[in-house]
Amino acid sequence: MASDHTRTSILAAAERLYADRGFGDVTLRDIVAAANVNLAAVNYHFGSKDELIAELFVTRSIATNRERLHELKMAEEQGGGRAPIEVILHALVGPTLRGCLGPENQRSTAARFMIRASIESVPPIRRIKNREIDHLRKFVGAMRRSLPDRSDVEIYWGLNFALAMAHHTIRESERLTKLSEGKCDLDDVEDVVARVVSVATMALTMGKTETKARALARDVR
Amino acid sequence: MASDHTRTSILAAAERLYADRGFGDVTLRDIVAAANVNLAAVNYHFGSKDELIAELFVTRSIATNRERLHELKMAEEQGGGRAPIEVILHALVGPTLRGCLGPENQRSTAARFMIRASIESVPPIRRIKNREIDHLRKFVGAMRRSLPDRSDVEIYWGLNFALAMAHHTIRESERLTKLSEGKCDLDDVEDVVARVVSVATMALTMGKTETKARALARDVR
DNA sequence: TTGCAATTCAAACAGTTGTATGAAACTATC
DNA sequence: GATAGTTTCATACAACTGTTTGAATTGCAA
Repeated sequence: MASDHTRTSILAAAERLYADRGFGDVTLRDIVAAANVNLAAVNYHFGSKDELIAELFVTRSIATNRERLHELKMAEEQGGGRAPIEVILHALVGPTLRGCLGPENQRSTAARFMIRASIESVPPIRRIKNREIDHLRKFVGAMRRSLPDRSDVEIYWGLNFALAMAHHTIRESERLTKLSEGKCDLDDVEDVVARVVSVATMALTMGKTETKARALARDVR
Repeated sequence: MASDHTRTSILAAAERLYADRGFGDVTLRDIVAAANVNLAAVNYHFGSKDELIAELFVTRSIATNRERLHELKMAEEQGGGRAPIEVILHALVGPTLRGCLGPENQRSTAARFMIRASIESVPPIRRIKNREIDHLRKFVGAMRRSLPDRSDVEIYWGLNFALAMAHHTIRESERLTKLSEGKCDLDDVEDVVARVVSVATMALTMGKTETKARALARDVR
């Protein structure tokens, strides 16, 4: 296998081009030109264009998932097998948000690639995302342990909404900036994380049918 | 202009095909075959493939937006120019959710097309979405009137999260169903709407830095 | 009917795409 | 230094894409 040089250049060039210009208008020829390798190299090393994209995406996904699970594990160990819901949610959405938000010019290629993947959602990537469920189940488990009196349905909805807020904010960050005329500071990543976690926590700790008044009655008790 | 017959068939066939198979693998030739018209008809009547897609999308967008604004206007008139935040949020996310969720087999072609548009997000559609900001500003205005003591930043974040939950739930409805093993009933549309509205309302009425306790202290007063 | 515009049609165009091929160059082993 | 295996390379392929063309057809008004 000599010196992965060609393989590596292709991966780097592809990730950068996809991040910059999207999957739609980057061809294999663009990639091999940027990587200074031969056109046939892509098919030789990766089999096909789709497999190249898939490899890029799984690499980054695995990294993010590992980060998530590490945060989760730490939190549960520290809490004796039961972590506060805020901390679990933080482990769930923190890594992604931290990777994809922040000042544009210092956003990594990897992050920009993942944003693209989230926006354009090309077939090989969608296939992989469908297998992400097992990973989410680990969070469901932790959330159940953290909130033993909440029903499963509420847990699932809370998880869904947490991911919704995180992903949508990444994906539509430009629009939110424009709409708010800069008043929403998406470069302050920790603030964004805190907001998402805070709202998701509320969603999970107050039942959906409870009015504010009823919630008060219970909590004041 | 004779009898729009050709134009209409193309629109109908295109919407159905895109809804069923996505933008990625539907070609003009597929469309004209399904519509029983000549290949050149698309360019004759619409100018280009992208303009056809754009026309499909704006038509449906306008319909949804009109529905939203109608609900909003009703609510504000009834409340003397100031509607409860729950009702405003209901007007914001209700039409879309109602259009795109519900039993699969009775989901309209239009709805399925809009789900595709939300998942695949092809260039001509993205261009149009960027002009949707003016429409959202009307909701910002209503929300400001409804919650005069909330800062603009909080309003924008609340709006962002409400849209996030609605759109993500539509887009990932299959995954949520699978993850929850059917426990989350996405066919019960009004329940979904209520959940989204409820959480968004909480996000908007409780400040992000407020702990639950502090919120209680204020509300109990 | 005649004339004129709008529409339809078959066919071809021009370009791009991902992939395959088979020879050439390289690398490491014996 | 010959050999076997890996990697690179130029090139061609085959298919598909959206779009254009110019002639044929249609529909309507004068």
